[in-house]
Amino acid sequence: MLKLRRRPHFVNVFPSTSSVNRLKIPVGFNRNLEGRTTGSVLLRGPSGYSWVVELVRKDDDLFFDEGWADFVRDHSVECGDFLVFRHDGDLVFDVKVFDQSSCEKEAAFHCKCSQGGSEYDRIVGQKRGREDEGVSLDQDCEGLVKRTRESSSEFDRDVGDKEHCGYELLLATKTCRGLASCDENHEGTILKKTGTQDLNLHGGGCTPMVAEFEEKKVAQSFNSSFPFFVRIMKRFNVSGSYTLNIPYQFAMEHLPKCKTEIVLRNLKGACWTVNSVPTTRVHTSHTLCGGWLGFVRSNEIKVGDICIFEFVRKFELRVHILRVGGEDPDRQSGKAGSNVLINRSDATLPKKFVKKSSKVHSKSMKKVQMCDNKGFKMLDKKKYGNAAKKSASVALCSLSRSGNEKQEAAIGGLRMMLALDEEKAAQSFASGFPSFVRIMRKFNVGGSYTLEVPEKFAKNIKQKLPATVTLKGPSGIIWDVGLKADGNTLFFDCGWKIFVEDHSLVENDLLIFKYNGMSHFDVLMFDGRSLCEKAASYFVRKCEHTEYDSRCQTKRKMNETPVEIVHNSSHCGLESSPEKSINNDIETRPSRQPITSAATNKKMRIMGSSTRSVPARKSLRGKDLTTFAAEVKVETGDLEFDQTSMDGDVFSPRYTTGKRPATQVEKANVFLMAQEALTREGFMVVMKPTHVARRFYMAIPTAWVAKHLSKQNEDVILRINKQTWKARFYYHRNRDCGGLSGGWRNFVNDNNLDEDDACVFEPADVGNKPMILDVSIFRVLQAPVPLTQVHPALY
DNA sequence: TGCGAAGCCAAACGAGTCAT
DNA sequence: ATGACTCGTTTGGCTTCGCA
Repeated sequence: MLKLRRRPHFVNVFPSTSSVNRLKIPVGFNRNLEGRTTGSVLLRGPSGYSWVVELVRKDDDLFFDEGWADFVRDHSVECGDFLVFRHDGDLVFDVKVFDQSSCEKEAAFHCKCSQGGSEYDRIVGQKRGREDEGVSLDQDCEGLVKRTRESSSEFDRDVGDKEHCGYELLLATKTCRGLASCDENHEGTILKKTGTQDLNLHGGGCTPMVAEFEEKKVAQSFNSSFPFFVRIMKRFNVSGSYTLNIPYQFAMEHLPKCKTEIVLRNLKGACWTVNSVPTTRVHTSHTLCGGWLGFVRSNEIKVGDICIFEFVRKFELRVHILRVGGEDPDRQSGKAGSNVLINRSDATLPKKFVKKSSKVHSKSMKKVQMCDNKGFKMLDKKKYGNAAKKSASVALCSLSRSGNEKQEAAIGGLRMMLALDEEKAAQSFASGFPSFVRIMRKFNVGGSYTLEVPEKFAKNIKQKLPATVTLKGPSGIIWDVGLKADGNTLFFDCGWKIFVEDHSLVENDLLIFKYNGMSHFDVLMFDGRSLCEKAASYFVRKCEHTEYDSRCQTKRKMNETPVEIVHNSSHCGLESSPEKSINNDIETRPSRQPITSAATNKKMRIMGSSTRSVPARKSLRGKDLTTFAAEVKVETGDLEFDQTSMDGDVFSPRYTTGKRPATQVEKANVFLMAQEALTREGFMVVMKPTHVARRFYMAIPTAWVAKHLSKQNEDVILRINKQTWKARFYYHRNRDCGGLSGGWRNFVNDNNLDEDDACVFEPADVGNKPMILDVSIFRVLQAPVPLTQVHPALY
């Protein structure tokens, strides 16, 4: 079974605690070394050459020892240089070298390995398999202002080979320009998925959470003028039932409410026709079935591969396939033209299928042509720009599992999710585009809040930079930052402060800015003390700042960037599933969309994730809300939205917990703690928005209901220590499931339960009625904070 | 009478099963 | 082997109830 690859980084300011002959690995990084404390390490430099270095342990510290001096000498590493190490596993590291100008060290790209002899061959020979399957940091497609890396033969060779690269290869890069060169309609970027990552996240052992995470990430990084949705291939997609569910939202918008044939066109131009069958009683949701298998096989789609379906015209979807599962160089390189692909695929297919496929395709193409002739208008770019975002948002779907399987899967999912984030970090760093590095100084993270772009770096690209650039943090969220020129020096100015605050950057933190050529920087962040990546930076949410940087004259307009995917809250209610946007832990961009209602047009303020709606409840009635354990907080946010609340609490007072958003790590910890506290008799629930706000309904696992509760409505007593709350268990007879409703709200509010908190419910006195459930709360953010009411005028 | 909370139906969708 | 259909869970939203 394939295994998830983690690519954690650490950074070293040379010389820090190490000497020229030995380099200490940050203590915090040791856990990423797969338990290895000795052995030979392979350091792969920017030149593509590798150095063998001995890993030694002294006391509790690990060092790069013998051979390190060679690396230092060959790279002309000097005092004040920065080295960034990416662990690709099996003690193989990719190393980037930055000089004192904060830019990548030119010499490092041209240096050769002075090591030689049998030891090198032995070690490299052992590791060759892995290395070969790995991708150098510089192996991306050439796109634009890229550093010259003549000596990086590996890279050049690849590029040369891939000159005719099909879309798939280009999609595997992060350059928009690369895409544009192949398809003018395509301006999008997409997450790099190297063929080396033996990710098998989805389906084959992957949890829905991880798949959801990944789908969303892909959706975020993909941009298209057409509507699209993202699907990660699960086992049932490529075997078993051989079907693929089309997101409801997408089906509603673009597919008829009847069985239809859809043409799937891969990026090489080859087409397949599949049946799309409405699967719900009201025929609104579609499933791809007949013919889908043919597409899967012809395109050698594997479990874990990521498919992006672009609605390029009526009844036609262009499919981008990102290979994540099993690798085949030919597949990925795109060297094979469409004909080759078809022929090869055909050879592997039953004749029956091949015949059917081509036949149906021909038929469908006629249909498509007919549609065109009838005046089917090309999609309105503006319209579908939004639609695309909608579609992206609907790529996320709820997970559903049952009982222990669900819990086990969720644990696995959380663990994998953490690993996945590191994978993301690795990917985000894996670029051949110019980078620079900056250690945060006082004025960078306070005072004037400016950051100087290294002159050497600025000299190369400033002509291409507009007044505003975008910074994409490890979380995938984008910040607009102004660029101010002062002579030959460029500064991040307006907006930088917000970026700093949102990432809680402090003095001595180290940031790597990777320019991708589109006025856009990917930023990696390292903790100044541990020199390891700032884990929290991956889970940052953009704050709804109550005050904008006063120097900024304008706020960023919504939908301004083509890269971002906004989870449009206008999907809430009538059009979509608000919870799916709000709920999602990995939402990358706070919704700032104007929201209109078919029913009402109340001015509402969209709160951050730590805000929840607490409609006045019985226990509050008669009380002055301002006395409710907290002073009234009047939010002075500056963004107003027309929002429709479809949940009936438009006029409800809204409260903010004042808590910061929880990080994924914290959520995982809470989950694991709760899991450990859980006994066979109990059940555990991680609070979702609908549990602790809005609907205040908590479903109880069906298996547990069947075992412990009668199939009827009944009261349940929730108990913490000696304090009790009465809640109502509602049983859905026709659906044989149920959950807590009446009274549950009081429990939630009285205990300040928040989203992502985990509750363990253990039955006391089994058999007695009403059932008493002892509840243990595991808070994702410690120290419950009393709710703070938000001024009604502002939401 | 108006509004919020409670109650509950049914849509949506992932995933598995079963018929062909 | 294939593909249509069904099931289980989550969640949106409508209706009813009760209080001020």
